[in-house]
Amino acid sequence: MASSRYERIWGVVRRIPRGRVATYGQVAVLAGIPRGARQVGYALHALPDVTSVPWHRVLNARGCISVRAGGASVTQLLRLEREGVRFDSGGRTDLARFQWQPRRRARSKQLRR
DNA sequence: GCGGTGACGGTCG
DNA sequence: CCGACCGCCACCG
Repeated sequence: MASSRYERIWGVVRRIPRGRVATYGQVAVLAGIPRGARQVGYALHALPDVTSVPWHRVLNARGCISVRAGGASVTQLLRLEREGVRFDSGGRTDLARFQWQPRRRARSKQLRR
C-alpha cells in the first residue's frame, strides 16, 4: 500500500511545470500505467477541492479540455490562460508548443542522456 | 464477485 | 476533419 495508483498519478501531475500541459495518456505512462489514461481521469476526479496538484494542466490527446462537469472546465481554462497557455477558437491548444517534455529521470549519480 | 460506468485513446468509415 | 465504435482498467453499487 506504499503508494496507490492515485498517489503515483498525482505525483506525476505535480511535476508538470507552470505554463505547460500534459495529456492523460502521457501522465499514465509516466506513472507507470500504460493504457491507463482513463485511470488518470479517475484519479484527478478523486482529488479534493483544495489541492496542491495542478490538475488543470492535464488535457486530452487532442489538446483540449475534456471535462464533463461544466463549471470545472471554465476554471481549468482560466488557470491555463493565466499561465500563458493559449487556446484557439476550438478550445484546443498547440501541444507541439505547450506540452510538457520531461527529461528522463536521472538515476542519481548517473549521467542523463 | 459481477456488471455498469467513465477528467481517455486509437482506429475506422 | 469529424463522429462513431471498441478496447482498457480501476472504482462503485
